[in-house]
Amino acid sequence: MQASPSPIRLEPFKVACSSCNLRELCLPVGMSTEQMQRLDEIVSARRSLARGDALFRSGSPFTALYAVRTGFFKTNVTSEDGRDQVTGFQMAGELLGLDGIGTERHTCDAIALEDSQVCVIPFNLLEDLSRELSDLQRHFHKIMSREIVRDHGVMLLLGSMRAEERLAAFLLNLTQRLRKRGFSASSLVLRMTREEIGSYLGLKLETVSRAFSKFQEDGLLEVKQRQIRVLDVAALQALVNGSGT
Amino acid sequence: MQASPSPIRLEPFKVACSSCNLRELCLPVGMSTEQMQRLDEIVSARRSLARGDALFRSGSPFTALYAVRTGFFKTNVTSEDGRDQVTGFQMAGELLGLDGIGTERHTCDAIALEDSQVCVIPFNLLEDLSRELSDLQRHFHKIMSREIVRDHGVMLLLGSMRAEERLAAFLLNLTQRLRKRGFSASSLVLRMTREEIGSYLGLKLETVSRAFSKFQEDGLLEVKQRQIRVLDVAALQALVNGSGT
DNA sequence: CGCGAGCTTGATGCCGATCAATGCATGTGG
DNA sequence: CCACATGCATTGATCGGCATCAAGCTCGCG
Repeated sequence: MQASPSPIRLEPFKVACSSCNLRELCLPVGMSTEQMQRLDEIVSARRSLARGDALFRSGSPFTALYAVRTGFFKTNVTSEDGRDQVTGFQMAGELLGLDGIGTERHTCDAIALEDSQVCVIPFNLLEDLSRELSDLQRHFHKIMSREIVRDHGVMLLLGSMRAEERLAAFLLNLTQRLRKRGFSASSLVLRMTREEIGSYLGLKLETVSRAFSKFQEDGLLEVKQRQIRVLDVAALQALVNGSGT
Repeated sequence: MQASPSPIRLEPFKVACSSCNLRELCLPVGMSTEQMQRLDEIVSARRSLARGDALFRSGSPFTALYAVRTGFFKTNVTSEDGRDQVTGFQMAGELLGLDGIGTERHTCDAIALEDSQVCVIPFNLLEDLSRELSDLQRHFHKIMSREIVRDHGVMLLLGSMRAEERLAAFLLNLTQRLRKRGFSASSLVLRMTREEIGSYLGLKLETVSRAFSKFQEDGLLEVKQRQIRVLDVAALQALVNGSGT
């Protein structure tokens, strides 16, 4: 929570979307090389963050979207009275900052959970370009829509699942996204604390910890602090699809 | 839940956005009369629904967005195992169908909670037009972004508030939106059942009912079935901003 | 008028929060 | 290099809020 106030670091290097290994996951999905070059022109800066740094904070002016290049983030909203809720975890290829478009100010904090790099996408330039490139326009709309659908899924989880079901759903979601990025689906290292997981899932950290222990007892997982090995995906899946009320 | 399978009714009448009394709440916000006329061209159809009818259902192909002209809707998602979650209630001037853009299929059901009318906005035409009119483009992006922010607010509610706080937040949100539409902020008629409120708030209908009774006892509300009179806004507000964990 | 959907209210039980103590890993300064 | 501090995780004991089960009640409607 303490933001080591390291100065913003902007890399001078140019990283072309067209040669980025995330292009199949990120904003350029489905674009031609030619179109990608146009995109390259507006995505001119990268920014590096150390673990714990804020990419942006609630209330700060919105100017750009950010695509995670490397690293891992969490976003969280805070209500007036200090309630805190993690609204998501973002990994490579995912977009941050969509919340700020509506009011031209960010409405949540985005915090790096490990040393990370993001591509800076100035939003007015993105809008300009997406008026020219209908493929880009369409894809951007899809990204926003999917974010809405994702949020609905979280609402379903928060509104109707019990603790272990929530954790199972969370783990399955995480492994699925890691697999898409070429990582093992069975072995993962959590980048976030039990408390952050709990906040995301609407649970207390003790409950999260107990659920992990239970899963280990039952042979679904091997848990060593943040080192997780998934032993029985089917059982996790069964839990999620389980005793639906 | 039973969809009386009445045939889709399309009105022949043309209702110009430029003369619609919702233009300050709906898609045309901030557009010039000229621009609004362009919008009029693509919003060519209205559709009427009886109470209980589905505007669209999860899985059905996505072709258009819908702006509520009159009436009241709920949206709900259903998980594979039959869990159900109301994700929102929509009133005049609000947009339905954003969830479908990502996959070109709707991911939730939209059900009319009373006899209603919507304007049909074919999505490909909207995209075409918003490549021409940057004001429209910008406004549409804002609408999507605000939907994301709204969802984050619901997550906060579901993840960290107790039953009475949730209901208070819900009522305040409702009255605020009604006031914007020129209705009394203190007297309202709920369009949804206790069960639907409960589903939205992650509570059982009995809990919702008890919270209403409690509010009445404490002099915050007058409750007569679905007729609600708000007697003490400040107290409701205090509840929401109350004992933040 | 009588039926049924929706609402209220009460009694009981369970899940997860809370409170509290201990354990474990990392890092820091003497 | 050890001693200790610190942050995070685990585990246990207890408590409380909401779910669940179970009657009645109300009101609109056929």
